[in-house]
Amino acid sequence: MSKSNNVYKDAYNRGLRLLDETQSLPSEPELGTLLGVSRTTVRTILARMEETGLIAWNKRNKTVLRAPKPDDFFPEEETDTLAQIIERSFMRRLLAGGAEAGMQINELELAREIGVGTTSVREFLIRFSRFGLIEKRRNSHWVLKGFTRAFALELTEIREMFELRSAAAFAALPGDSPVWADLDRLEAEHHLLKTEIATRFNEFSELDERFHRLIHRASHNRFIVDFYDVIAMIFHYHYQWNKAQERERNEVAVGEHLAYIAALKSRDLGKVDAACRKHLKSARHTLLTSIPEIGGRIVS
Amino acid sequence: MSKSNNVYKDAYNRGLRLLDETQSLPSEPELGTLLGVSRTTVRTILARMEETGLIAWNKRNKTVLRAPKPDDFFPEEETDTLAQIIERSFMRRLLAGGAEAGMQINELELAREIGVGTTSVREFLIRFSRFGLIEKRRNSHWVLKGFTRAFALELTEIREMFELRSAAAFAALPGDSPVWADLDRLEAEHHLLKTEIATRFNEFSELDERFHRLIHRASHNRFIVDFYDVIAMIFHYHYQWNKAQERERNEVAVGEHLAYIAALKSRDLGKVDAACRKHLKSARHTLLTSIPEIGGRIVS
DNA sequence: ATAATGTCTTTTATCGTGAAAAAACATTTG
DNA sequence: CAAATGTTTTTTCACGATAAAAGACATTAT
Repeated sequence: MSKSNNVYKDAYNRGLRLLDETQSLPSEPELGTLLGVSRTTVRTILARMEETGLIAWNKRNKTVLRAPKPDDFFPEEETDTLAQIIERSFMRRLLAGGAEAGMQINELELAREIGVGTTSVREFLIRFSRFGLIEKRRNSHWVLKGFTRAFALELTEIREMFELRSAAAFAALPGDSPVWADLDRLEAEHHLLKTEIATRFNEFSELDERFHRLIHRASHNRFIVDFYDVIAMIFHYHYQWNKAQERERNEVAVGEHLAYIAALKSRDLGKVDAACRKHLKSARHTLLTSIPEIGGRIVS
Repeated sequence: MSKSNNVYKDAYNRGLRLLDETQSLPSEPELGTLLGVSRTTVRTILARMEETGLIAWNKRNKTVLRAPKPDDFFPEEETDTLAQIIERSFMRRLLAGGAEAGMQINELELAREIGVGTTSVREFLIRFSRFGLIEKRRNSHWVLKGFTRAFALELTEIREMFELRSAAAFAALPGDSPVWADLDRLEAEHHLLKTEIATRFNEFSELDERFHRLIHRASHNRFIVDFYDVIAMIFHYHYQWNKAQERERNEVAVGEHLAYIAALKSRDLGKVDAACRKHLKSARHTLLTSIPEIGGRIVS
């Protein structure tokens, strides 16, 4: 089986969408940068487009013959990378319950269950280990540390430290920095989302990530920027399993973001600090209440 | 070739040292915990010890027949893990110069040069990536970000944030916490090293790591504790290539540590903060001066 | 009956292999 | 001759296979 051609399939699907917009496709290198793949993959895509009668391809001439039908697209699930597939399976197991702290993780079993090779699982676990949820025993199994209250507290402690510092750095940026335009755009998106919150509340999580990443980037510190991956990953799955009062929570968060943005624009460090603290506090609270901690249980 | 038996060889060497101390070895499970390996490996070790006439082995009876000779030990280099071998090779290349930022890293080439499989190199690079010195291009090569001044500054920024917080947490620990005894022991070691600094200055780096890890552990935050791996790794190699004024630097650092320890013991947060800041400042300075930055060069 | 030894099974660590994808080189075209 | 296309080589990604090491089960000894 070796290797799936998901890169090709995904790029092909995105390539199909280009056909609606023009009558003739650009050059191969141009398509490559557009789709984020190599020329080799571009040519494979073009070859299939020609085969299925979507385009007529003759050297520099790539004429669009017809609009793509739903049938032309590869199925979504075939466009995922192995890493995504493994991550999803792993997180499903982890959140499905029965994933107590201290539990052993078996590479072989995981690989068999997901239907992939052990190498891919191993590499996934190594990458995943930086999130602080699992730990390796040398020459032996991995140990699950569990998504516990302690984990959430440790995570938010760092997050608060990093974001307060980044926010201060952001406010201190010169007025001609391009980040201010980015911030304006995000502010507008927040305002728009606020008015349509009743129907679009589930779009907040994506906006949230872009907003916080913009702020973290102002730190100009790779460790701070990289750490946001941990936060993003946790919040991503957190949003998936905790749907309680999602609309209300997101509405509150949008308001906090707007106050936070206003504070940044005022460039008043005191205001920035206060607005940032307030938002982080409620973010922490949301995360903590969603943790299914067994409180007060007597362990014999 | 598959897999080297370095676990066995290393444990065997450590096992040989036990023979000097007793006339008969303990039970297999006991030996296992003592050497940190499974019973399977213990039995392989015992089998060889019997073969080479070091012990007489009959079930529960493991009588020492003779003291081990230098010849009995496996060569040091055969006891290294593959990961260690790859790390050393990689760092040697990186520090040997010609490792400009932006340079591509080729898994296959690295693997061939070191004489190992690509899988091991891949896994190493994934693990190594958390140090912030390399970055992966999806479906493509790794990019070296370089051990630059910017890297050192970003690293020390986080270090200072984390250590100041850990030191404060340390000072706030209750008097009956076992860390105070650990601190006392480290203090004594520092005093001893100070008096013998002329000959033992190169032993400082190991003491340094133990001291700072003790402090970081007081944060009770896995992200802070784990981050010390990055610092330790950098300082480990830094010590290897920058031997200029090593004795003087270490002497100064020992003095700073002692002041830092005294401040912690005073439990006066102001003093702790000042002593910690002072030490971190000189640590940063040492690191920065050792970076071979090409300053003011005009890049055409 | 507990703890050790003896034996068998499973898992981890590592390699070689081959298809997918990228990259390099050669050739053509505007 | 610069940029595109055509062709070939190299590298990455992922798998199955195998020895080392861990772990589980069965048996024996105190």
